[in-house]
Amino acid sequence: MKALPQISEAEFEVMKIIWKYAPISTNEITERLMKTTDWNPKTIQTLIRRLVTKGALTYEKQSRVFVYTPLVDQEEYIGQESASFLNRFYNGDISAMLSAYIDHDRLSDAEIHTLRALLSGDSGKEGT
Amino acid sequence: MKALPQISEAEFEVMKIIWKYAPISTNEITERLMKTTDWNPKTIQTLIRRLVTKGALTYEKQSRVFVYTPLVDQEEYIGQESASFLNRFYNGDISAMLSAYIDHDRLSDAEIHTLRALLSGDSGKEGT
DNA sequence: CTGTTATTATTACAGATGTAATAGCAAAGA
DNA sequence: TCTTTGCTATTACATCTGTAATAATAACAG
Repeated sequence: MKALPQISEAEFEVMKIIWKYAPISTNEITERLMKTTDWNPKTIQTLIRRLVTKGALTYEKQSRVFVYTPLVDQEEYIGQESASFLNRFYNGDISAMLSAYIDHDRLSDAEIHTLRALLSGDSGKEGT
Repeated sequence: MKALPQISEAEFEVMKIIWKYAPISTNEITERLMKTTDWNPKTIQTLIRRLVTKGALTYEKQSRVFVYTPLVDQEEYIGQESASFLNRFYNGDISAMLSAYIDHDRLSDAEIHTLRALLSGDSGKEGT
């Protein structure tokens, strides 16, 4: 497996937009990010370019603007980061981790219910 | 609540040793870390000093050596990092996170069992 | 064609991090 | 006491990150 590029925290915010809306232009990325952050458009441009350099994105020139598409898979990236997190913080012990979340975050009954359903292999989200 | 210091990844490895064995001397920290990493003792010293500067550790001079003690609470620190992780990667949705781990890591039956027990054995704190 | 303007490319710069090497100093040994 | 030696303190330096500003360029309006 090819090593996924190293994506910084700020860059990751950019990736999330691109994963969600690709193919997406610089301007649209910028507009969307400016709703949730106070980043200067120039800063956002820099982040986008760095992601291209790192091989996390490609772009296609559509007349004068660039339209970006992710090169790394979101699931894969998040999965890798998650595994790394679990190892570093909980020694790979998922029960210890869940336990910590339960203690720390006081899960609601609804959440507990959902989690239990998940574990029952009861796959689906029962809608409604 | 006082803001916890910003601890880098390498520094965190040092903290783990100190949390576990404090009060602990520079040499012992170094010895232990050299079993699990390939860091140069000088590098480890630097990490320790930075942690002191950041307010994550204090030390006491015992004759000629320093003996360190953590100033940040492990549970608290890990809890904060965990919350931050959950937010950044799963939008705060713990079910989504667990689901991803289940899909990605293929939990063993034993693990599933443990997790289910965790969720049933309502962990106290009812409140309100 | 040519200037204006919207985009992209290049350059900047400080602080954090990884990774050490060298300098300074105090305790133990000769 | 003086030297050696083992610790601690200071200094180094390349990358990565956050955060932009400025320069170059291509497309559209005239």
